[in-house]
Amino acid sequence: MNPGDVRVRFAPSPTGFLHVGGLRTALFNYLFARNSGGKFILRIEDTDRARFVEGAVENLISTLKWAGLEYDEGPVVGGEYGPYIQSERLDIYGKHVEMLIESGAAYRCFCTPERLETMRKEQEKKKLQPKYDRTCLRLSPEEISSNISAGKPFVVRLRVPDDTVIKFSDVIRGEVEFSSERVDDQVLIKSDGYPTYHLANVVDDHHMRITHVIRGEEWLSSTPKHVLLYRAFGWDIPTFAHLPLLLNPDKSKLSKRQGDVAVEDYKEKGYLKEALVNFVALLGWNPGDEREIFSIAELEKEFSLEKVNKSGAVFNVEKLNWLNFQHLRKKPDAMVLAMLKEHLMKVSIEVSRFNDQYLLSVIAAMRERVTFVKDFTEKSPYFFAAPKSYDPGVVQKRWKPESAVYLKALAAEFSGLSDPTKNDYEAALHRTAESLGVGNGDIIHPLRLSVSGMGEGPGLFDILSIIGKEETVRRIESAVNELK
RNA sequence: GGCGCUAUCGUCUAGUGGCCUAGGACGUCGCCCUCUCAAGGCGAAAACACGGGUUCGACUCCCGUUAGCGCUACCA
Repeated sequence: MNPGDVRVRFAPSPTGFLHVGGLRTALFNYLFARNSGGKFILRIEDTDRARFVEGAVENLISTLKWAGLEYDEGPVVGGEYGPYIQSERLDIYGKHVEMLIESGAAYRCFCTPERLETMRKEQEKKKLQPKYDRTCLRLSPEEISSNISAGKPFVVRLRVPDDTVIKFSDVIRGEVEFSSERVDDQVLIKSDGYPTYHLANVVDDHHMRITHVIRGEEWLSSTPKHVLLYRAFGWDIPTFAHLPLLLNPDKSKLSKRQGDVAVEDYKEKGYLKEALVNFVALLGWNPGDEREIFSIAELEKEFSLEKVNKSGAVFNVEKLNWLNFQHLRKKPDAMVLAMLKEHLMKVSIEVSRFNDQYLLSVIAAMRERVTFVKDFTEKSPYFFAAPKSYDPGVVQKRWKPESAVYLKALAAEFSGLSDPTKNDYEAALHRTAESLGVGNGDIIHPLRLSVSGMGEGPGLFDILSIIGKEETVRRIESAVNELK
């Protein structure tokens, strides 16, 4: 097979939002396809009508798009192996399952869910493995046709061969084998006529010419069923790669309850897609050297299945935050400006009050201090409005009885400046301190408090030159009044 | 319970028999820088689950134990 012939797919079921684990699976498929010059396909596995969620498909597609994982074939964009939505392929599965029944690789089962349930209970009580007892395998052709003509509902089950060992190899895990005794006669077609995952997945992967099945480890145990199906159809078996699971901090499979799992949640919290993708890529994969920060393009170039590791990875938000900081820092000013404006609108701050040059200087001042775009307003609200209150802790530490006097003198000094620069403010402050016979710090700290309301932030003189002389003087006066 | 997968610092990981006194990153702590907070620099604490083999030599190979996780549906 030529590298360019690689075809992989991401096959989510539309039961809600895209999960970060799903994003990771999608990403690895995408990266593998891009890296090998192959095709990345999106297929919707909507064979469970009970769990279908309205709008989930659209949401999946838009989230994938947001993350930058454009697919080559799939819903909306189409492709020559469609349709790419399983509910639109029902006739295909029906035809194939007929073939299986013909050849004896599958059989109809008329057992009711209730009977199955009591059977299972019985088996559990006897400490046996829950497994279909093949009652319907022993039905005569006459019984079967009379059941059918009587309109009895039925499912179609896979006839698992006895006494064989099913082996397959997995790129990530090596050789894996299961005894067929352990494999249940899996339902292939449900009584509502829809296929189960197992059937639909194999049929579609074959017809869509999928070369590599890259999916989560939770599928490893059902892979023997799939292998059996490929054999029953006489089809080539694709290469399997079962990815390690994403875990909660307590090491269980990543789930809601223990934090956010929807990609959308992270997007809304202000995470950059670059950071999320970078982070999730590093969960289970690494380039083998000591780099940590990757663009999507770099990942496409570097990714290989051989470097994917076997053990589950805890989704650790601390590192994601750091990566967000790193990626935000790398963004050009113009892009941060656009994001900042969007954020200001979102928090109802009148954007037109600030020109681009002003916002750009805020960005320059805060670059090293923001992890998220929202931090511009949360960590430095004083660039967008005069302080409404003063941090009590800082007041206690920095505001002395004589501060008001010093600041009045400073305000007078500042007022005399014309069109001051950052250095002019600094020089003026030094002059004031000297004539007062106090240290610079005796003025600097109360001044910072006055103009910002807090005790931390960019260089004080940067702040002053950004907000300007008038505003600075005004804020000093307010603080002096407020703090006496 | 059965079957399967996995097992290096708190977390993500490097490591494919000697380069390991086990490396990097996040986080934590300390120092430097400094008007504060960051950023940056320097430094520290922190791991090969356990027990047997194999070998001149095991983090690396094999077996077992233990632990965790996954699967065990007419869900995916």
